[in-house]
Amino acid sequence: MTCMVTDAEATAAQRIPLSKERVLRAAIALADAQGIQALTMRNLAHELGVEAMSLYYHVANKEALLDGVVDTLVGEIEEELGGFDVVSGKDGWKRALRSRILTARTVMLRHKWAPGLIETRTTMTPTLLRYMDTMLGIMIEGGFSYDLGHHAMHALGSRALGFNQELFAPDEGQDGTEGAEMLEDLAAHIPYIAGMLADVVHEGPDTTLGWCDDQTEFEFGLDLMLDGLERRAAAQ
Amino acid sequence: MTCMVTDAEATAAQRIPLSKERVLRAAIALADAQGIQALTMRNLAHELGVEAMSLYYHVANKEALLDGVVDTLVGEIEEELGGFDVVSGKDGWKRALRSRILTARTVMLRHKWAPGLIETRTTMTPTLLRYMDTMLGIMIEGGFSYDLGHHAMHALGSRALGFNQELFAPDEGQDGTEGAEMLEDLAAHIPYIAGMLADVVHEGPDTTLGWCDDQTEFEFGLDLMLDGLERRAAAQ
DNA sequence: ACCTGAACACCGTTCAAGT
DNA sequence: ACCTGAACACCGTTCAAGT
Repeated sequence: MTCMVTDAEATAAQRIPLSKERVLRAAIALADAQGIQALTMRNLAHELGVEAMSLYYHVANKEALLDGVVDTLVGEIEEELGGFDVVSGKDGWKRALRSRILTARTVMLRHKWAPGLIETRTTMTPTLLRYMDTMLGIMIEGGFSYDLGHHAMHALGSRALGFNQELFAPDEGQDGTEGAEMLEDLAAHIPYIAGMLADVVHEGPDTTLGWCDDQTEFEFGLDLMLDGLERRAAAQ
Repeated sequence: MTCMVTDAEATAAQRIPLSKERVLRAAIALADAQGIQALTMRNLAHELGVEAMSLYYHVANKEALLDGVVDTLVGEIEEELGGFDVVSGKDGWKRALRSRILTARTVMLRHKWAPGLIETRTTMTPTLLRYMDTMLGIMIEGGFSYDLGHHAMHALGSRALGFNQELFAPDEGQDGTEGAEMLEDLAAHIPYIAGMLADVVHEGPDTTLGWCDDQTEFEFGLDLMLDGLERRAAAQ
């Protein structure tokens, strides 16, 4: 709804010719401000003070645009990480991997739409390959066999980029009371979930849908994987 | 492209009035046959020998249709599972969970488009709640605290439904040679991945993109989680 | 109760044309 | 080299109307 740049900025922007990088940055800004569903070729062009067709001079099509967006995001993670990883000590790989992944997660938290987008992609970008290579390198230098490293990369899946797509994460707009009512109706059919809620919830019935701490859950699952890998590495 | 029902069947289908169930079954059949991108209201209506607008009498909108499709798929998993789970023995929960999840996976393998669809959903359906409840029940009856069971459900994530969305799974149409060339170009930049491929690949350079066995990788990750949960359960 | 036709407000994308 | 206007082939969806 609201324009993302002032008229002055828009005019200035028109003077600078478009570039692939500028298009990608604008795409990320647009998704941040208005959600991924607002990222259409027409909207993006409008944001850049240009006609929709002009974008096609800089990106092949929308799929290529989205690939570029993901590539840029992985670049953002690498910027955040700065230099190299300290992997000293027996479980240096574990600490290095853990802090890398939690850093990646901060980027995902800045761009909440990114996990959903990443999961639709099928093309490997160079930046992503480099990111994965560094990760694998940490494990190999930490004593993993290539075979175990290979398994580990698959097992980590999206966790390597700092997110774990939760099944059916409730809409942000949804309020707790609705969930509480539904819960009462269904308590007979889902006794264990009902029991879990009664046991785990501490903050009263109006936060029923808010009993989960994503960060805590993410770290629990991550540590489960890392501990498991540590045991497999020791056994190899 | 090819029609999914014969003319005779189409005529017969027209006689039976539409129902929500028939719409959902047709939607699944359409996605199976032509891919999820072919599942449009117009295509689906055509498949049912009806106008697009008729569908709106049975489903509120496309989102509701997709929710219904997921609900039906979870129902399919439960049919496949048949009766109850045997959870006898100290690690009965582990065996029960494992076989449940691998059964769910066979349904996902029948509908390759399903994981991608499920990850776009945000609404909890009754069938899915029941499915999750049974899963949680297996853990609680196996000695888990509600707290650990809660963590476990989050940690399992999509694995509970039998899939682990791989990051950037290459397109099915993609052939190996292209990947091999790219690999050669980038070997200098991704030494560890290059090394891994050299070490792990056995079937020659033309299967470079086919070195992963999804089922093996899925079970590796699943067992990592289950073993980790077992240790946490023992420590609680 | 169930289905339809015409129309609306969008999409991504092509092509030939402008500067 | 870079951008545009008009048009095409789609979407999901509304609304008033048919039987």
